[in-house]
Amino acid sequence: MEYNFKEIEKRWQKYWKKHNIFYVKENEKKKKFYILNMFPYPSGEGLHVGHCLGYIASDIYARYKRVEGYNVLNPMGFDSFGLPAEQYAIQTGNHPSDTTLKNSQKYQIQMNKIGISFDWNRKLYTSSPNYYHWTQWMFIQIFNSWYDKNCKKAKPIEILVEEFNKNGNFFVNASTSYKKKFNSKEWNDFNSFEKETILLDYRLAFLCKNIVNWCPDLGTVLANDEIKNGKSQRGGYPVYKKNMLQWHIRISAYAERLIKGLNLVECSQSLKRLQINWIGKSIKFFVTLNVVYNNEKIKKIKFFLFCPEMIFGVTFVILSPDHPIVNEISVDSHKKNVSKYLKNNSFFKEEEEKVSGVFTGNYIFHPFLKKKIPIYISNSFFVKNDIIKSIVGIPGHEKKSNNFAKKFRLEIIKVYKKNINNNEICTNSDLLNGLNLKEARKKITKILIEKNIGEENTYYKIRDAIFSRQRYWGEPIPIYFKKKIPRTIPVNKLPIILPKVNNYHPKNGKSSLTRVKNWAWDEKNMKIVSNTLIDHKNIFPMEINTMPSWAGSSWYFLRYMDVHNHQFFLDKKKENYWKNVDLYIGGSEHSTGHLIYARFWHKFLKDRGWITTEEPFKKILNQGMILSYSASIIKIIGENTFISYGLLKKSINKNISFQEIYVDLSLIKGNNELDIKKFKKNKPEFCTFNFLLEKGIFICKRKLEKMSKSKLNVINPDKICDKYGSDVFRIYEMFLGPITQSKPWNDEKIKGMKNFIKKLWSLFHKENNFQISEINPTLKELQILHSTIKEVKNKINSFSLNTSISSLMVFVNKLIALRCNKRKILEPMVQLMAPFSPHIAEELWNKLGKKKSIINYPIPIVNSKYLINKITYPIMFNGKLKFLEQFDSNISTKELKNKILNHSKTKFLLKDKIIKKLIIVPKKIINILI
RNA sequence: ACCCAGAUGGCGAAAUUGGUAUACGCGCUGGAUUCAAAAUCCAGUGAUUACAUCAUGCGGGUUCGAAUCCCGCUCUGGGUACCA
Repeated sequence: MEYNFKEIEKRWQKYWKKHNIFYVKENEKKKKFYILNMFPYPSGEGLHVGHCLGYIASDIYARYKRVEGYNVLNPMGFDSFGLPAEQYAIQTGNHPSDTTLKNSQKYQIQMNKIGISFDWNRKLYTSSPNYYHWTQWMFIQIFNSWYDKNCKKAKPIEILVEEFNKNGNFFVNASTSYKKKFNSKEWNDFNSFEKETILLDYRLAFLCKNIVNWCPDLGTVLANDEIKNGKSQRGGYPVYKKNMLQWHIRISAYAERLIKGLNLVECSQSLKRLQINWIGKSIKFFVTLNVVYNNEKIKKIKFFLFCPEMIFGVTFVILSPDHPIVNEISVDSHKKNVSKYLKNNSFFKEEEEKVSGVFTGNYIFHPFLKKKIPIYISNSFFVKNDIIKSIVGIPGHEKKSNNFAKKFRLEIIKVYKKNINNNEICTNSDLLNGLNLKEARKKITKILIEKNIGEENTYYKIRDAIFSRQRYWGEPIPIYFKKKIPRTIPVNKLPIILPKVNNYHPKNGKSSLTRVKNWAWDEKNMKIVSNTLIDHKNIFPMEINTMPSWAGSSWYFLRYMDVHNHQFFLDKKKENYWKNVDLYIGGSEHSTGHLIYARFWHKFLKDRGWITTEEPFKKILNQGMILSYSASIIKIIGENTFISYGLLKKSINKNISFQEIYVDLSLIKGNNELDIKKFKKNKPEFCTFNFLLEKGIFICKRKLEKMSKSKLNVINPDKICDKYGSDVFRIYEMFLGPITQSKPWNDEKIKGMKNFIKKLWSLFHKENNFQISEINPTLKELQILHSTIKEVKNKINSFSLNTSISSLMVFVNKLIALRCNKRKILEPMVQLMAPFSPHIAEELWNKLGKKKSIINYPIPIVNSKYLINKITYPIMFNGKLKFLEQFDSNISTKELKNKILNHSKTKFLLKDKIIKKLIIVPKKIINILI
């Protein structure tokens, strides 16, 4: 009988759906196992083979855990807020929710098609009001919380207010940007605006200014991702830095716990290191120095002093262009220059050598040299997005400072030199002279701290996360503004539904919610009303920014536990059963961003008592990325011209700048040639553009990179499933290599998997009929079976799925060689195969006469009676293999030594040479040194 | 630039974590079957000047023994905070 995968696979997929095979509910009698997959964003391209890698791997594990007796939660949903759907809406006018729904349905069909055992009953969308109700609710809780450093946890803001009423902020040790001290009387004397402003500095969600990429031509803020060489990727328009008032989440409060919590997570060391480096804990030294021409606002400035022992070498200081005081620090005669510089240098320079800067006309006072030190503004000293915005220049010993000092003719002082013993000692440093650098650092930091000039701060690189998005397609932030003070919408009025708009374009850097006519909050009647009614007494404007997509994706794994609950985001009982995720499989590209946010969010919810676990994921497995060749074409910026890739090098010096535009793989002919006709049809906006050809054709640039919809290099699994079947596709994806490794996609080798499935099928069939033998197996057959069971189980447990399949192949090959079709061997074999190729396994299981799905039968266990107890030792002479010999696995070393020395082959090889040393490593090797 | 990975036959890869380098699969070569092809089956397949020697990106080192550990490079991929 031919193996007709089309019919068989469809039939079993229908069966699973009809009988709700993967439906799961809490069951106290069974141990739980919670498997979580990477949360997909449903793009129009559909699922690609890179996503499938993780889904198949986790599905194999889920199916394996079920037959091991666990109650397995294996849910799936959609991270459905995000930029691409909004961009599509801007271009086409289609509502993002329609696009998203359509796309996610496509995903769901694709996932079912490859036989993934999701419990669709628990499906969720971050963009559905039923879900974002709770995202909004959580935002309000974050807003109404502060972080108590003494207890190392978040607490309700009321507790803080109570404390302010009692003692002011004298005994409060909080994560805050608020620096001043006040007592209870002062607190009570503040008016409500002052009080709220202070509280905002303590809240875990707070408003403050931050720099964004502003593109006036597009009227919007851009992600770094959307900018290439200082120009917007769409259209090539200039981009500027702009300071905007934005919502932030005080994630830095959790920096220490995010580091410590990693001890509770089982994952690769490299992932931990990535996270630790991202959080970036370090102890840094700062000095606060007096400003010479000071004003009311600015009397002192704090500088990062990277080498305190070199303080005598400081001859200038530098502020970053985005330092909050750059506009006020300069003296009148220099203001023009400064603003000119700021205008032209809003971007941080990538190149290392060039330095630029502008003198502010102002100085700080050097506390030891007792002289004026000039203050410059420069973008050359700061890494993009660095939290440190002011540093000192030590041109004697630091390269960039040196270049800077030379350019601006500033003094250069050497403050250490080598002495006769070649040790570095301080010089030109007054009280530090003669000390080595280590001693000098110790001495000077002590003095600086005593003098109240210096301080040692624990510094974390991790920044408070910007939470505002000037976009339409995201959760509305449940806030209204009462006399500029943000107030939360009452939680019983949630969710605040994202209103419909006609035009999705952002307007003047604001989301299109700014066009909504009814977007004001009536405080008395607690409802949304028309903007025309705003009177700032009872009716107030609502927040028009929306949340970032990481808000919804930071807690979805909790909602899966209780997805239909309309009373609360998660019932206590259910939380108590499922607790947290046992295994999370996700791409390594999420190692920092998403994982850190999710871990933070989880810790916050724990602090406030709604969940009980410190970490959301017990074990994290990073799947490697599937890479694919992208294709792009080169456009000349400012001209409506594309040039063939080969012509790029020739044009490079002609003062023209270029922009790369990704093109879909379907528009490429064999030899990297662009099908211009198809391209113009596909992208009508380029219809009138010129194409500069080389040798009559237009060549694209090809690059191997991450498979991603934004790079238009995705490969769809559907075609492969149609041609070879889902089981073959599943096995092939796993057989490609280790799950954690990234690899380029190539489907040439899929034939091997087709052969394997065919061979498996043929074991059960003779002359087109299903035929198996009821005879008892031989010892040899049982030995093969049980060693395979052991091997496959070990390999699944260590997620070596590619080698599990190898073992199964060896098994099948051996059975074919033995012509074994005995039920007692084949039944356990089908069970071993079932997690990998569930469709064919169900079919064979059914033919073997079983009445229920194979998922209901426990996986066979290893009988050690049938495991072979011998070890083949390689016998080497001077590290070179000479022969092999089998010995009992529990033989003593002494006996082994005897046997080997008296072995005829040893004697032959030795002849009359003397053994210098005999190395016996039990269960490994024997090495004879002569 | 910084942080994290990876590099093994013609190709995807394996190697019990320092102990027989190349399992398993693709491809290729030869044979069987066939009028022929496809499909299938059988055998072979790292290289070379073949009882040996050389081979795990490059150059050193540690060790009885290194793909695996250490030092210094090269190339490729991911991340760098508003793609998800």
